[in-house]
Amino acid sequence: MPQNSVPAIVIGRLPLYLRMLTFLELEGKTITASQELAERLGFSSAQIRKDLSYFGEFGKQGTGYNIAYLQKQLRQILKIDRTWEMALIGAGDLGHALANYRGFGAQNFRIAAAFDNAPEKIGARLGDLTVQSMDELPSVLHERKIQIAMLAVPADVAQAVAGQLVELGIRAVLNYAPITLSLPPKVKVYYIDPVVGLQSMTYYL
Amino acid sequence: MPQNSVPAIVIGRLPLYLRMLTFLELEGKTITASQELAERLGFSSAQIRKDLSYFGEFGKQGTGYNIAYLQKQLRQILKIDRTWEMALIGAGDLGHALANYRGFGAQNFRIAAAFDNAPEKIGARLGDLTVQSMDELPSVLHERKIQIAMLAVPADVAQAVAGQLVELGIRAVLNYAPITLSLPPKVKVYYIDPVVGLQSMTYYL
DNA sequence: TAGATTGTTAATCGATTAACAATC
DNA sequence: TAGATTGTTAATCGATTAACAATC
Repeated sequence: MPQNSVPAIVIGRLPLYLRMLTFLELEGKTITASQELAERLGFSSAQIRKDLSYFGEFGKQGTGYNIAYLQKQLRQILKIDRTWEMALIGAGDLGHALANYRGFGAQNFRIAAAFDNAPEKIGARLGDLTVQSMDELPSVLHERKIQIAMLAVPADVAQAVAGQLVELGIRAVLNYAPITLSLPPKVKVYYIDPVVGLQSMTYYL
Repeated sequence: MPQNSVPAIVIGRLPLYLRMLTFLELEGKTITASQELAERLGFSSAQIRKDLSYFGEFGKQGTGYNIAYLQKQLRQILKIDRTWEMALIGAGDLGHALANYRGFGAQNFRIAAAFDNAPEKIGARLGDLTVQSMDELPSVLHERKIQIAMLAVPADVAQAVAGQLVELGIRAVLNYAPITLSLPPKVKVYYIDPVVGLQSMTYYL
């Protein structure tokens, strides 16, 4: 099935399926069914089967899915059967927290370099890295063929920095700045903004 | 219009509208139009008008929306025209980053208390707070009438802690643990998981 | 075989958008 | 008034789900 025909909302659920499979495996299970996945994730079993059917046939009638096999397939589909190097932009509090977060490495996402434009931060240690000047951004991104950036800069410079990143070949941005970025549609952006989450939950309180 | 009829996806966009209004105001504008908001946010103007129409008529034909007025209305709708107190559970690296993050206070969300179950962390400073024992959770939540929790504990205890929070009256959870929580439907959960974001973006690379 | 579960179709449901009368 | 933009309707589009033949 051609990639472009898969709705983005389906792609967004695949990591959740994968995470649940890992969890079930940890519980000692080796097979599961769409019904079990659905209950644990709060989806419908039909949705899970339909989502998977965009990519192939991974189950066995009467039995369900082999957990290890389905995990492997999902990792291939999502292209996370390899290590991805990322650039971290912004070495403030948030940048420090991100550099120290173990969850990225655990899933084969590596922070390969960190950048800031404040002279007093350049050269400082950040986790295992040394903060580099933004002047070095072009050469480092190019040399290491980095396609993913984590944007942890203040809101008022985020749009400018993001534009620069895209010009330098970045194709995916994990954006922690609390603004909506204007970028070419070919560039993927995933927004992390806890305040937006809080503001939509309070509506229901 | 009765609250329950408003789709959750609409509620989720209101904070983005609000954020853009603040941004436009900073640019010196006092009025805007659905068309302008739409372009800046990457939505359609019809969607913005329709979303707002769930709650009333806030614009003027031929002119558009008064930015200050629409902001005020949106804050009321989202119930963020007041200060909300939150409990922070987990005083690890992530908990520290959250305690130091200025973005919550800037939008009138206050971390009122922080908890951890590790004896060596209890009593330690965390931003302006002192880490308290989980034993104190029931009394503090009750006394301060806290309805929102930020969950920053390891994945393997997140479900148990979340269940406990709900029993103690928590109605909204900002979940930083990389698992899907099983909670009663009346409880709102907003998931923050950068790895899930990265894993869906790599599909397109 | 009998029971269970997949993969898929068609129906349903819900969200988005085009279009325009109303009106500032 | 002429021009612009809202609020709303109806049409369109897309996602979810119920149902079941296929089959392990």
